[in-house]
Formats: sequence, C-alpha cells, structure tokens
Amino acid sequence: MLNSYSSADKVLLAVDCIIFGFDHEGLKILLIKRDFEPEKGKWSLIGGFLKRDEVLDDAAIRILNTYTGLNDIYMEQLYAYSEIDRDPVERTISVSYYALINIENHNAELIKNYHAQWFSIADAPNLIFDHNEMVEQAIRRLRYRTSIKPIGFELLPEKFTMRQLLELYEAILSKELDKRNFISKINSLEILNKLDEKDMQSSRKGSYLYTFNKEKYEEKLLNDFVLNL
Amino acid sequence: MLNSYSSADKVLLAVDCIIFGFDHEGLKILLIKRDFEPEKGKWSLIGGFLKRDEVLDDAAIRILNTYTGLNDIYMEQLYAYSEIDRDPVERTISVSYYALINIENHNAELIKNYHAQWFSIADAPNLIFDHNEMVEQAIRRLRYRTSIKPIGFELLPEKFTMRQLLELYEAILSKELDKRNFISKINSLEILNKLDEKDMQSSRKGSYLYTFNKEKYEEKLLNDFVLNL
DNA sequence: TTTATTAATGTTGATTTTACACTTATAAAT
DNA sequence: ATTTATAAGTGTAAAATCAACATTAATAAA
Repeated sequence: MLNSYSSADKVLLAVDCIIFGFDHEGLKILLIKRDFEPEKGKWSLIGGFLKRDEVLDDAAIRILNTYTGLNDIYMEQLYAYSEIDRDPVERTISVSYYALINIENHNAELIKNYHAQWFSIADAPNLIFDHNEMVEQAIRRLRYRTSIKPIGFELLPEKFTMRQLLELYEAILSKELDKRNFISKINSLEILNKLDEKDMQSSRKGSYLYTFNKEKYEEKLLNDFVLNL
Repeated sequence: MLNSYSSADKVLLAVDCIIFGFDHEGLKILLIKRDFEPEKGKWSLIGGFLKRDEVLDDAAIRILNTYTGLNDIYMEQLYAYSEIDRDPVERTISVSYYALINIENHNAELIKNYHAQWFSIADAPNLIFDHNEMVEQAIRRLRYRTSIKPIGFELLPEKFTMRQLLELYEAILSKELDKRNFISKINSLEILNKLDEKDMQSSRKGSYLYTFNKEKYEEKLLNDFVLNL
C-alpha cells in the first residue's frame, strides 16, 4: 500500500546551526572541533539530533543553548539536507537553522570547553559533510533578509555607532556601501535612537552612539519592507 | 554523550507536495481525498514517506509522478514541519515541496483513480493536519519567486495571450496589475516570442499569441533579477 | 597653535515607477 | 452593407527613488 505507516523507513534527524556573530573584524561563524567519530578533530557546525518529543525549532534552540549558554535567540529554519551518504555512519537528514547573536554575549567558558571557536567568514576552515553548503545557503538567506527586515539588533552591542552598523551591512552584503546614502536609508526606517553620548575610541571627533528602538524594530520585523542598499 | 548516534531517536519523514496549476478560472491546487486512516475521506495534499535510499528531492518527484503521471517538473523544497502531534498516528516530520504544472498536461485518469481534484485557491476545502499552513507558505514563496525569476512556462499552455500571462501574475500576487505597465515590464525581460497567430476566442479583434523563448527563459532562471509589479 | 583624523551632512542628475485614455480590429447583429 | 459591441493594443508625463559626489566640523595629539 502506498501510504502505510508501518512499512515506512525511519531515519535520524539532525539539526545543524549556523551561528553568526559580528565584531570589529567582521562577520563570523561559530564552529566546533568534533570530539567524536566520524571526522573527529575536524571543524563542524554545531548540531545535534532531534529528540522524539521535540519540535525542530526547540531542538535548534536547545543546541544553541548547550554550546553558547544563550537563550531567547532568534533562529530561522533554512533547509533540509538529505543526500544519502551525507553522514557516513548512518542515514541522517539534517535540517539547518541560522542564528544571529551578539558575539560579546556568548559564554566564553562553554565555548572553550566544547572546543568551539569563532571564524571570520572569509577564512573559515573546510567543514565536514555538507556543512560548507549549509553556510553558503545561510549567508544567502541572511543577505536576502537584510532587504526585507531590519537587522543588527541581534548582532551589535546595545550601543553602536553608525559606522558599526554600516560595516555590519557591508560584511553581510559583501560589498561597499555609500555612507551618506546608507545613513539616509537607515534613518528613513526610523528604528534608531540617537544618543547624546559619543564613542571616542574610533576618532578624535568622536561619533554618536545609537540604540535600536525596540518597539519600532519589532514592528518592522512583523511587516516586510524593501530596503535597497 | 551528547552526540551519540545510537541513542538518537528515529522518526518517520514524509514529503507533502503543493501542486499549483492555472487555468481560465485562476490559480489552483491539486488535492486528494485520503483513502486511508487517519482522516480518511478528508482532503489532503498529496504526499508520501521518504524511503531509506532516497533523497528528499527524489521523493517529491516520485510522489508527484505517482499521482499525476508527470515527469521533469520543477519542484522546490519549502519547509520542514515538526509539531509533535501533527500526525496523530506516529511522530512524523514532513518536508513540503511545491510544484508548478501545466494543468492541461496532467493525467486525468490517474487523478481520477486517486480521487484527486483541482481546487481554486480561494475555495479549497479545509485540509488535514497542518496542510493549510503548508499551502499558505507555498503561496508566499511562489509570490516571492515571481519577483526574482520568470514564471509562467510551467503554468501556461505552450501558446498563450498577454492577458493570460497578466491574469496568472494577478492570481499569484492576488492584486490587480496595470495592463500597460505589466506588458512593458514583461517585454523588458525579453523572454517572449510574439507569434503571427492570434487567439480569436476572447475577443472580436483577437489577441496575439506568445510562446516563451526557452533559452532566454532558462538563462533568467539561473540569474535572479528584480521584477516589481 | 597646528595638524591629523574621522564624523557629519545635502544636492543634483539619472533612472525607475506610476498613473492614466484613446484608437483599432474584428465578429455579430441588424 | 452598416452598425454595434468588445477586448486588444499602444505612449507620455509627473512623481518617486536611486546613485554619485566633496566640504566642513570636532577633537586629541603633537
């Protein structure tokens, strides 16, 4: 019978997370050195298996929390990878998720214990299985996301300069942006609060610090817009 | 141990297909009346279980072929649905795919045997499990796709009028479009061949028939563009 | 006091998008 | 043969958006 449950094959279902962070060096991803076979010692996305009583979103959250100590992180499901031998041990389908986190907030202790490490996108090592492809797809999705939703709240420190925001967008889009045009486009979204405070690290003159206006930011998250940068 | 394969739970993996068609009545989806429990007699997307030695894309193609007799149909993976009790019989994760097919080409015999039926999007019945949500998400994706890839080759008959193409886009986007602006935007894509032949069904004057220029169409499929309608 | 450095700021021309209405071809009706 | 009814086909102008671009301002360090 075409659709009988009993005769259907069961498979392992994994969740792999592409965790993006951002600092002065640019856009980064968190990778882990695998401490078990196969591919022990090689670099990998952080991941784990779905439990029987768990939904995929929760598995992704659990895995992220296990390795970084972070909670309440926005994650988005990306794609299900199902090549037959993608995992040589056993047939495993993996569903990828990506997360955006403030790189300053992670639990350094945990990351160290798990032999995890931040890598700049540009010089990340080769990854096991199909994880390179997962990362590429996550970057494409992130890039798309910038054009329809505000971004930055998740990746920047609470207070940031316009330059930091510009450099974040440049890192994600992987292209140079015109500073004046960028600022006016961002300002037209009306999601920023300009503080009276200045950051004096980067220049003699000092540059104003901003925060995101959380209410307006989240309102924009609900309704797509178009942002051509 | 956090990542041992042996202790991980295995699950059933299903594939459900949202099959879009288009005719003079508008945009439609193909649904099937389930002939097995649970929810026997209710309407459902067509679907099936992933086999152990099969990748998801192939499962989607197989399922589509089983119910429609069609081959070589473009399908795109959408999303993995994993609510614990989404299928009351057994824990099943379902990966959805959508397909665009020429409604004239399906195998009517097969569809009849499977108690499948085309429904206009607007008056489709309630579906089992989370299939309504799958359909909504598929429509959103299809809408997005129209803005970055040409569309129509898959959904229209070989020869079609400008009006048919316009109405296809209107059905997908669910909004009225300005005829003159639409035509000039489509023409700027340079994917159509205007024939000398006219369709005399729809008006006294008759309207020119077009075909897609397959080479240019497929070239455009490879490289995204932006089409604001 | 000078110098060096990054921050801040607006305008203009080019391009794209939107809104909008009349003429044409033909079949059907008389 | 003429009239009538119907959808097809076609272009322009105003508005909005985008892209390119250079000077002044504030401050710390020398």
